[in-house]
Amino acid sequence: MTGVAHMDSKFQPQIIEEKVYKSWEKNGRLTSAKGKPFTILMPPPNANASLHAGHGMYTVEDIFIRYKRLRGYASLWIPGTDHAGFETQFVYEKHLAKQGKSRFDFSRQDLYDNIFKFVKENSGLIYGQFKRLGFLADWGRSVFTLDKHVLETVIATFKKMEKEGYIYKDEYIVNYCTHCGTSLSELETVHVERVDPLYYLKYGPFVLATVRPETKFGDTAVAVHPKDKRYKKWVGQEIEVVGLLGKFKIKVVADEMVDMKFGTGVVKITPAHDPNDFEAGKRHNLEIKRIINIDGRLNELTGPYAGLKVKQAREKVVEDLKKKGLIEKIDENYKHAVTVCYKCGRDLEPTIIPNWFIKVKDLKKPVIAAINKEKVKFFPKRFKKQILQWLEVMHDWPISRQIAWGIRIPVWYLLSGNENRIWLSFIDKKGEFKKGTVKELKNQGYTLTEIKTGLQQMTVHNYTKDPVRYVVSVEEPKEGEWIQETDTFDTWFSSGQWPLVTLKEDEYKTRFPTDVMGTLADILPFWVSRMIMFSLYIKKEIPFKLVYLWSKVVDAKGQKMSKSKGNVINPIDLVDRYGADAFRASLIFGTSPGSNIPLTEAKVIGMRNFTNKIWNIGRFIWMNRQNASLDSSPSAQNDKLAALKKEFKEEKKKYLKLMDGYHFSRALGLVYEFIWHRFADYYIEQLKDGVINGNIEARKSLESIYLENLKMLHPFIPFLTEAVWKVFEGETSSILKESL
RNA sequence: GGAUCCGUAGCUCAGUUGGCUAGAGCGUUGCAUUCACAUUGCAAAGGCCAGAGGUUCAAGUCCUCUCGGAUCCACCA
Repeated sequence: MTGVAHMDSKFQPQIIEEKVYKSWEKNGRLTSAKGKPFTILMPPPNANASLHAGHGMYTVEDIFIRYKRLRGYASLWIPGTDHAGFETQFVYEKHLAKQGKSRFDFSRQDLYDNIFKFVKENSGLIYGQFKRLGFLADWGRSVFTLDKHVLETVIATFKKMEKEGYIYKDEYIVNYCTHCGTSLSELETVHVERVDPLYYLKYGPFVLATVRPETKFGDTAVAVHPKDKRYKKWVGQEIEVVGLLGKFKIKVVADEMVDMKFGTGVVKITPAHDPNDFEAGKRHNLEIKRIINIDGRLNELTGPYAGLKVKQAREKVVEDLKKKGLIEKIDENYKHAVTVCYKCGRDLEPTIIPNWFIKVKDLKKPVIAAINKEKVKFFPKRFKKQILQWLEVMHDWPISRQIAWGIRIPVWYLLSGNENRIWLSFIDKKGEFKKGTVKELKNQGYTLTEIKTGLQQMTVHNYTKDPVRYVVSVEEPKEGEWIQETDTFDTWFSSGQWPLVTLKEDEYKTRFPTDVMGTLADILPFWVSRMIMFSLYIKKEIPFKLVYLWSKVVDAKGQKMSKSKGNVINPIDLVDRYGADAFRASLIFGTSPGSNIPLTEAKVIGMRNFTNKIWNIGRFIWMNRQNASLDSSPSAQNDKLAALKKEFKEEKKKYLKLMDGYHFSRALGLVYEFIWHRFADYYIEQLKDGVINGNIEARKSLESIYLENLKMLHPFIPFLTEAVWKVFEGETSSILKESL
């Protein structure tokens, strides 16, 4: 039993993994300079995140990297982390809430600094965990989306876009979350079905149906369908309506948006608080009357209802309408879709806020063209249709977020002449929250310096009709008094430029476009489409050739993992117990990229058994390595050997085909079947006696086919394969130096 | 309303361009055991591949429809 000291009877990942990873780091195996370039940019996890099961799917990228390395490429995987704007601030605010505080207790600078500290304290953790999973990334090149050079690039892009007319500022209706305190893009909204009362209100000569009676103070017209005979005579007229605040007159317009069959066929138009009404308002040149402020409360235009939150206001309005006999009936079972915040789940308030937008009409054209021409390919293929469909309907992209954590929009507004319409909130020297127009605050004795020091948020009122002069710049302009925009960029505005901030200048000649972008299918529209857009705009080139989409990692029952359900599986826990190889393999084995990936302990155990099997096959061959030749090779065994060689040849051919077609699951399944049920169960059993008795030829053949299979398995189970390789080929060898 | 995916063993799911007796993991049952491995081996049970029709020499795979489930986009006064 010579040599067995190297190989215990069990594969023990706990002993081996760390050593193996260190040897890769120490010997510079994380990258390779040899061969044609192959490049992947790692999707940056949130900087404050720690590893969750979903990150396990990054294994797919590691498989690409390792497979390509073995195929002779200079594969390079560049990692990074994202500041993740709103996501992170949301987490931080929950943290604040536990201490009984809110963001309103801090100036935006203090809030930013605090979040920065918070993120720093929690960052870096995930890289250690990625290493435990064996990821072969060039950690030294990590990029954080608030790094100096990233800021420079992102701001340069904004400047270029602004100069070329792709950026505009407008008071446009946006989805605003009064709880989270920011506007959101269409993508960040979720539609949920809900049953709400539908109120039929008496409205002058009409009855109209609405679920939002509290917005009636903002009505600036009533609409009917142009073909609706019932109401034809009213179109173009003004009608007199008795409301809660007394009598008023309102215009009747004809618009095709009205569904004659719904309700009474009459709709109230509230341009300031409904996206459709906003559009209708534009068509008919209606006044925009804003009656709900961004804190979610009704304003002074609503008389006695001012100060009430939307929900309370609705109750009170309904009660008062009832008293006045202005409600004809209430349909209590009206089912409709409500738009809610994807983050906190609360109802979104469509409202008018000055926002920075990107005009996407011309920018998306080359994106659509590149995808249609398959310059960028998708795997699985069906996502091509999905992203094209999404690009077709993509509207202008609102990129401002009313939060502190992120990249502040580099715009300065001229104060002089505008002091009565630049509204802001700040924390004064005494730590008190103050708000008002600059003029009002100055009159109260505050200096501009004090205001700026404690600044929280600013907005310019009546922006669209009378734009304020602004300068795009990071530094404050020298002449005159200016105040900087307090909004930050949507985090996708910066992460969308990920391919523009990760490579070194000269690598854009050799490694761009990059080869593969592997990511979660959910963020296809948020991220992938925007990376293509920015890359085509700035570099006139696609950012990557292939987009590999994987799906959510779910539990045994197919349920999404969530803390509230209590079904969260901690990957590191599984790695501790069964090894990283088993964990990785369990995410790949028997799964397919289009569908959800169930992660169960049972499956990891199954894969652990597989790793142990591979180990023991090696152990058997190793133990018999030093048997002296008895020079007896019965010919019956030679037939078996020939059959084995033939079978192996076919296996490898299939394997390469599957790998090159990104069918990793099937490639792993193929080797699993071959190595276990053909190689071990059949051929070793058949050849065993010969090997033990010194049939050198048989032993050598088994060994070479086994080692070949180790290489084939290496992209999936890197630790074990490397450890066994070192047993056979020596401590200084590495499977990563081999080729397939 | 537009689009996409799924329905295969008790459970979770694989099944490339249609091609031999439909597979895996886990589970179940029986047998084996000083063997490289009990984290094992051998064997077994378990499937009208959702249903109906069609194309084909040949259909789990392609087409149509029905039923059931999921997702994306748009809309909903």
